[in-house]
Amino acid sequence: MPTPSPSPSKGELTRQRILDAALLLFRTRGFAATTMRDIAQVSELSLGAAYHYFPSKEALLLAYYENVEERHEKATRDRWETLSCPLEKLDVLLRLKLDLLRRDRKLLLALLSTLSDPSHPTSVFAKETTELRNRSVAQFQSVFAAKDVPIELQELLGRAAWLAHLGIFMVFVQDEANGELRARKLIRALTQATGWALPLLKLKASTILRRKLVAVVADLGLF
Amino acid sequence: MPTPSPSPSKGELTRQRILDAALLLFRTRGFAATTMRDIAQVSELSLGAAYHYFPSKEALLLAYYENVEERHEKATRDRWETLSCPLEKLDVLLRLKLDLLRRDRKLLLALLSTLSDPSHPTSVFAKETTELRNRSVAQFQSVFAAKDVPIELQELLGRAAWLAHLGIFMVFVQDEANGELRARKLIRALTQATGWALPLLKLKASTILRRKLVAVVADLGLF
DNA sequence: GTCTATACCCGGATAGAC
DNA sequence: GTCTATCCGGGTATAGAC
Repeated sequence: MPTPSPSPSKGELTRQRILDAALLLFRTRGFAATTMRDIAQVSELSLGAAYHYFPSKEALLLAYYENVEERHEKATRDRWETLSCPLEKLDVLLRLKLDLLRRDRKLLLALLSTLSDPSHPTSVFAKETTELRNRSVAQFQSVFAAKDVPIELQELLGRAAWLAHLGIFMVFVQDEANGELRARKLIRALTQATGWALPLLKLKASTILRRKLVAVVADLGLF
Repeated sequence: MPTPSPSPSKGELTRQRILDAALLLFRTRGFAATTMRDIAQVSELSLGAAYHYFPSKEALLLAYYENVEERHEKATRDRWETLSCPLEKLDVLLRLKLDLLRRDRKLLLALLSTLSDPSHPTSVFAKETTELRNRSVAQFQSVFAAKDVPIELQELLGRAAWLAHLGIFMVFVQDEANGELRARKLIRALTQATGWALPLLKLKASTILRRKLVAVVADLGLF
């Protein structure tokens, strides 16, 4: 019987200390400019000890990714309790994510660039991150979870919104000067576009169109 | 008066030899697994000499990028001579690009991951690559260059198609097993979707919609 | 201007002793 | 679990041959 959340072991504490140091340095200096030696020094450990806890520098990034996803899910769950309208839920989902990532542009830059090799174990598209990615997609799909929205439409719209959100955060990350403003505008635009498309796609008359869309997406192997 | 294309100087030849060696190694072993020492050795040069011609390993990637753009523009120009329909032109443009990149997945992987940091001098979004990027976008816009297509629509559709093409090649690169097939299907889908949207957007009645689209895109600062 | 050779720094990653 | 020592490769520097 492993110990649950309380009473973290000494190892757990050390691990956390390293992660904290790493994220602090990544956030302030950026990923590339931070060396594992720096991280070890701030954590008051030797280089080898740091590597004992994290097999690579990228593993620290991955831990950050996990951490963000966790906090985002929690924040969203809390705020969604009072909401039922998909548009509002989508809006809140995106705004909360932006709030979480607002200060971490330098970090995200590294995530985007170092994790994009699918043959690499810590890629955004690799097996190791599949679970994390799926959780994120599932969140977007649950935005559209309602009795009057057919299940295949939930899946379709959820994935579409997830893709759109990737694009939005791409813009946010790339544009240091105005990224946040542009991201906020894009979030509004996405919500509005969804508000425009959703009622049309929900119509009984759209059943055939929906099936066609699903078929095309499946054929293209998009997901 | 600089010498035109013929009679390459000795330096030019050496430069080319290094680039050839590098691309050969990148293609076979991948970017990360190829060392500058390997490249120098295959080029039958010292390490220092290789660095004399290319300031960094990434500079070699950039040279490849340039090379591809060059060849793609030439190939497209040739094939477009007999075409006038935007849909056919778009289709040809994309197929030719895929043909050019088909064998270079490993290389593109490196391009995508190492060049996505805008603060980095050789980023896809940095100043140094602006010219190359603009040339590519211009190509997509000229797909829609026709008397009956309003200029603002040409620019809008060109940029949209360019963005879509980025996505398509992202899929191509990420999926080693089926990327090429999926990319071909996506190219068809993009062409068809364009064929469906273009006539609608060309209508006189769509003038207001077009203006609105242009305004929204401009406000979002998307380009 | 073209090239060799070599020594060096730095940082990610590993091995092995304790 | 922790440390020290080491490897490896990108990148720099320099001195000198032709």
